[in-house]
Amino acid sequence: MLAHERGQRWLTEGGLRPTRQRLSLASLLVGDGLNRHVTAESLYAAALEAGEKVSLATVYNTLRAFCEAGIMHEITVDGTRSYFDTRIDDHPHFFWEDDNRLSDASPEELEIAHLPEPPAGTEISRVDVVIRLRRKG
Amino acid sequence: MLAHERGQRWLTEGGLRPTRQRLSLASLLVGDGLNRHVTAESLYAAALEAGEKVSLATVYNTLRAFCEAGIMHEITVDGTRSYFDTRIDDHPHFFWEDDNRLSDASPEELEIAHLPEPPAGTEISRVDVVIRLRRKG
DNA sequence: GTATATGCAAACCGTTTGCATGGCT
DNA sequence: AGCCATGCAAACGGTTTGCATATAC
Repeated sequence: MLAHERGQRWLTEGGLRPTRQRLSLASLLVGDGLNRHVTAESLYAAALEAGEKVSLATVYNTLRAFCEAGIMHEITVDGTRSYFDTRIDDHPHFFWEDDNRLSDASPEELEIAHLPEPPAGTEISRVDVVIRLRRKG
Repeated sequence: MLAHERGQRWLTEGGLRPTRQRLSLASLLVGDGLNRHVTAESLYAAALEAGEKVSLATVYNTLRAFCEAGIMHEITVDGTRSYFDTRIDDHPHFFWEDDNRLSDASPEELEIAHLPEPPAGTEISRVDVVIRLRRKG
């Protein structure tokens, strides 16, 4: 399957208009069928490098649109910037402290045997698990 | 034990000079012996309300100094602001999505039976668990 | 006396927004 | 045609910093 085909399909999934910029970004994000973690800046850089013509503001707006459409998730690990993940099921993350990078950890390897009870009147909306890594040695 | 005594002791623990402003903030943070979660703004507001004379910049600098001294921890849950916790052992948090508040969850109630293996060449520096809550009903 | 903390205002940086233009359906 | 996306630059908000002054040791 071609990258832009995957991107197109992905936009359709989210009910989003397939504009040129969205298709570019979508194909950079899901074109190879793999999951990807980006920041607005890193995706913007990737788009420029790929020769795509997009503005940074549009990258921000588009990432937000993708999140609202439910085809991406925003992840908060590092107060200073937002990360966006193309994998949308609930799963733990590795955060590489040395190079500020985010990657997926396998959900099968995480087993939470017991979770604190949510206080009265509340329910759990999500459980975020971030495993912070540092270089060994 | 008096609040400012607790604050004084706490600063000593961190090897920090007991200036008037640091004592004020310390006593607001640990004066009652309880754990506390603050943002720079919320602590600043509390200081003003208590009649203490501190600048916002000093609150920021002081919180950072407390973290570097190892007597507080910074917690990232909400991209838009930093939270600071006087409890420094590894423990899970509740994040109240409806009012952007952070509180401790009991570590005894959290049981992680299995954790993903850290990738080669890395080790786990910390595992952050944030249980996001929303109002029920 | 010397190193360090404070206060203020200005810089900073990631992100959002207002508005005019251009593109999708 | 009408609505919505885009681009730019300017605004924004939380945080940091430079520099002069004040304070702890």
